[in-house]
Amino acid sequence: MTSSPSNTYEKIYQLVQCIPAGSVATYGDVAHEVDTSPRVVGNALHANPDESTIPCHRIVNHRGALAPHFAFGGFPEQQRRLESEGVAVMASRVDLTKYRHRFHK
DNA sequence: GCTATGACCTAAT
DNA sequence: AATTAGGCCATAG
Repeated sequence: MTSSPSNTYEKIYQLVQCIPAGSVATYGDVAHEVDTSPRVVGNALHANPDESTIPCHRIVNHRGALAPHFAFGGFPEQQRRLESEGVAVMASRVDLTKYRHRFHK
């Protein structure tokens, strides 16, 4: 097969863009889908801070909060975006039990 | 090709 | 509850 070596990031971007509005996903879930480690997922998003193409605000950590290193508008901006899509943010966190998007099933 | 780094995760202290 | 340590994998120098 003619597989490119750097397909990892591509898969991550595809999966992130596949997340519907009003839902969030954790780095670990995405990592499990693309069969890689959560670190690569975070690195992939940071390497491509293209919010116009990749809704990074829908990616949260396993606690339901975005990474403290968010380099765009900061927590307020990110929170505004999530609420704008129908996700309730409480204490800079979202209820993973409610908004956690499932790729499988 | 080895070393260092990173938007993480989990467990132990 | 907060901090430390280890694991993880891909990219950059």
